[in-house]
Amino acid sequence: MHDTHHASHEPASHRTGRPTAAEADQRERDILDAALELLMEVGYDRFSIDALAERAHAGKATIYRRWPGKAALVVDAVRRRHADHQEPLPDTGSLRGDLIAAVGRMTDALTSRDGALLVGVMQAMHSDAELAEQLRTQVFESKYAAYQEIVDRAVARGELTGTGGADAALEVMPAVIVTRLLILDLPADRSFADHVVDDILLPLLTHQTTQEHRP
Amino acid sequence: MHDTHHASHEPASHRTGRPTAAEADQRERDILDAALELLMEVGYDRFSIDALAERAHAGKATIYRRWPGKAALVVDAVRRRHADHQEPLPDTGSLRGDLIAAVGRMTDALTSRDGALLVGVMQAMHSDAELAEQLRTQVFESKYAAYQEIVDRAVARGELTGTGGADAALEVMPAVIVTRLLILDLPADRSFADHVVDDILLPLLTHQTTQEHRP
Amino acid sequence: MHDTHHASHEPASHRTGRPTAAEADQRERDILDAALELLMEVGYDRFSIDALAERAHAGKATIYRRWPGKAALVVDAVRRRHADHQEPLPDTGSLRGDLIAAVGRMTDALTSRDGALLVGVMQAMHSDAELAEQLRTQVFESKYAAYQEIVDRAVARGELTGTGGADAALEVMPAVIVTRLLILDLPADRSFADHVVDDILLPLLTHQTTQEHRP
Amino acid sequence: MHDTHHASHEPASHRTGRPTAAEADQRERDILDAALELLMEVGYDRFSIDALAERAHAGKATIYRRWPGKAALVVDAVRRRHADHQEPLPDTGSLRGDLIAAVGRMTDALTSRDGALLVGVMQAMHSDAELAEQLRTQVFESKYAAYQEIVDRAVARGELTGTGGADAALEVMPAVIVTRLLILDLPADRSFADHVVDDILLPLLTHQTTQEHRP
DNA sequence: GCCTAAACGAGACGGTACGTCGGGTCTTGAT
DNA sequence: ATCAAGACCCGACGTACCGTCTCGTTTAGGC
Repeated sequence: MHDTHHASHEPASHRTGRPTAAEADQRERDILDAALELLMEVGYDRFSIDALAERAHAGKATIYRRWPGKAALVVDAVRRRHADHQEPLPDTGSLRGDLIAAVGRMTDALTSRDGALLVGVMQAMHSDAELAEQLRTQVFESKYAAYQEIVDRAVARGELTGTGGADAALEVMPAVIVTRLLILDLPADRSFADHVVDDILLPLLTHQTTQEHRP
Repeated sequence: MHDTHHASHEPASHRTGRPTAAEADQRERDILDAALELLMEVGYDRFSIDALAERAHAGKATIYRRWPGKAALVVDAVRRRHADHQEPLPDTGSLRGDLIAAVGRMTDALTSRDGALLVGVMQAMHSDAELAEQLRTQVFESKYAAYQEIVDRAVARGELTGTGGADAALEVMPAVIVTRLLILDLPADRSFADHVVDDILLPLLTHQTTQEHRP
Repeated sequence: MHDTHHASHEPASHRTGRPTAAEADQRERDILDAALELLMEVGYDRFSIDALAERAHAGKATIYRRWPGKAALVVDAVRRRHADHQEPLPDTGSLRGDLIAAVGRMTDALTSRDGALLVGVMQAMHSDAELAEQLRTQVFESKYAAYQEIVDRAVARGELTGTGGADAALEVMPAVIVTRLLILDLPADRSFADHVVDDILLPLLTHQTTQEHRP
Repeated sequence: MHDTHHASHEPASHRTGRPTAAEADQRERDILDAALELLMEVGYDRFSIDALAERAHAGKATIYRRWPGKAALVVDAVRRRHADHQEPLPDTGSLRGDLIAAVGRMTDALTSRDGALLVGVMQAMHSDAELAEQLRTQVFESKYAAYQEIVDRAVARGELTGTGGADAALEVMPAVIVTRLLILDLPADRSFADHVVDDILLPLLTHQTTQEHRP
């Protein structure tokens, strides 16, 4: 039996009723923003739909009406967050400068206040294959285009004669960064960026493909 | 009271009483084996202490007496599993062969039936810093020695003139493998091993450190 | 994910663990007592398992382990309460006095602090047929024996020559009382008891069964 | 946009727009009819406004515009149903026949397909005092006039010399019927009607008020 | 013949309570 | 002394209704 009679002591602004498409979008965005906040404060594990509902002044049903569960919600939140930060990488004038900027951009994106978010997202990815694909496409691969541009600029400048190692470099860059943050749990500061660029990326990009080692 | 169930379908061995040290060790190993099984079947999320207790015919108290919680238990299980597979890498006679064997060994180790185990371990790592350190030391870094040996052998053979890129290569190898399995969720087969060795590791190892690109 | 770590700030007395039969009974009684308290405070409708769990310092699982739902719990609580109040009716020396005492006892039993309890129990009865039967047997019919004794005493005293109307009187008494309290929502005070006894029960009991009205 | 669904499977009548007073009345009646149907199918507890809205092809707002809540709606539904069945009791030619007809009429009215309706109404009564009063007045007391007429006819026939027990009989009749149906959950068939009339009502009506039992 | 106003269906909203499940603690009785 | 068994408290889960509100549509009746 649910004979709930609750006096509406709301601060007057917060409409319900059938929303316009724009309003529905806004509600969704508000909830995702609250989710990101909460996620950064407590991490994925202690993140609960109940807590999110309270913080976002939302009913749990409203949340479950839009997302099938915690995993999808978190992936969506992160996906949308990264979609918002899609400024092109600046042209620093040199390949090395561009690469360091790119590494910095990526580490910043992955270290937004809390590393737990990252592991959480990864766990969420494995809870739903489709969402994982979306996340990979919209977050990771969207970055690849920017990095490809860096290589193109370097070729134009004459810093690179061939793009032989470009693919390898683009594959390795996120790998070493993610591994450092996730597995090794070490900071990704400027000196690390220098190290990645000088000891890994540039060697790969400038490597002469005379593979005399093959049998 | 009820003398039914004479025919016990138990696997015949299950004594209690004060155990010897060897028996205690065996009990621990049994539980960890059951944990690994369960982990591979259902993944970290749906892995529950209750389910483990039932499967291992153990009381929950017995489990909590040995491990402080789910995270530590899972880390311990994985740690011990990898400790069991510590055979030295074979000398294939060539650097490239050694590297491919190493990559294969690592992918095998990380693809033990279910990728969910991997993410689970990573999440467990972030739940307890000390356990994470243990895991890094005993699982990851224990592999490093083997890889270092590969480089040494190559130098001895004359395949490498310097060990300039060795550190970078050792850093990159686990990174690209883990990233492929964890983030990209792609299979790590033989052609991938070839790709890693030929396009990434060998270039890094044989790179002439004439860093004319630095400003 | 449930990484709950809660500091036990209990006031030191409240053991868990596998209980003895006596302890289990006590736990059950404690919960039922809390349920009755809560029931009388807020009525059946606003009675919630959540609130009961909090008040009884019990987990919801503990409650659901013992009762299949709110209805059964409430019926059980009321059943046990009435089982506790099984003192025999006093011999007042006259049939009329005995009857007035009996009516008073019944109204008291049905007006224990809150009428909402009554309707609640009735609603609960209709949610589970078996529980309804138990309630009828243990609460209502247990009273019948006491009323039968009143009639027997009156026959012994010579106040009644036959027990012709006894069954009818025993059937009518609870009916008029329950109807007054439940349907008419009127108080059942002393003057009502007088009315029931003088205008209904005694006429039925003393009626000469010369039913010349039958065709 | 989409001109699919040409063949509407609606029952052909469903206009919106500003309704006439007659149309508004009809809408109300339709909703109450659907409510009664639903009530008899699932009982008061599982009766939900959402389900009613769907079944009656009505918006929830339309329902809440007319009734303040579930309790009032249900009471109204039952009240209106009984208002529809207000035919005078037939004169069977004898007091006993009239009484049996009256008892039959009452049991029929209270056993409309499902007993759950009855308890539901009672619970609804306790949720709103004013509605309870209306229900008592319009459903129960409206019957009283009919029963009073039976007594008058009996006096006119000479079957009754006085109306001493008339009030008591009128009080007892609904009580025993309601109790049998509600509390004891027993059927109220013809033999029960005989029993009520012969063993309870007639004794009370024909009782000589020589109350020698009083002290 | 427009135009305003009322009532409608639909359904999203903030909430409360539901019944289930897992985490980690603790105790009993048997071994 | 140690075990399995399992009850315990806590709290998150996802679902169902509650009663409120707003949409966009449709018609009636005053202009």
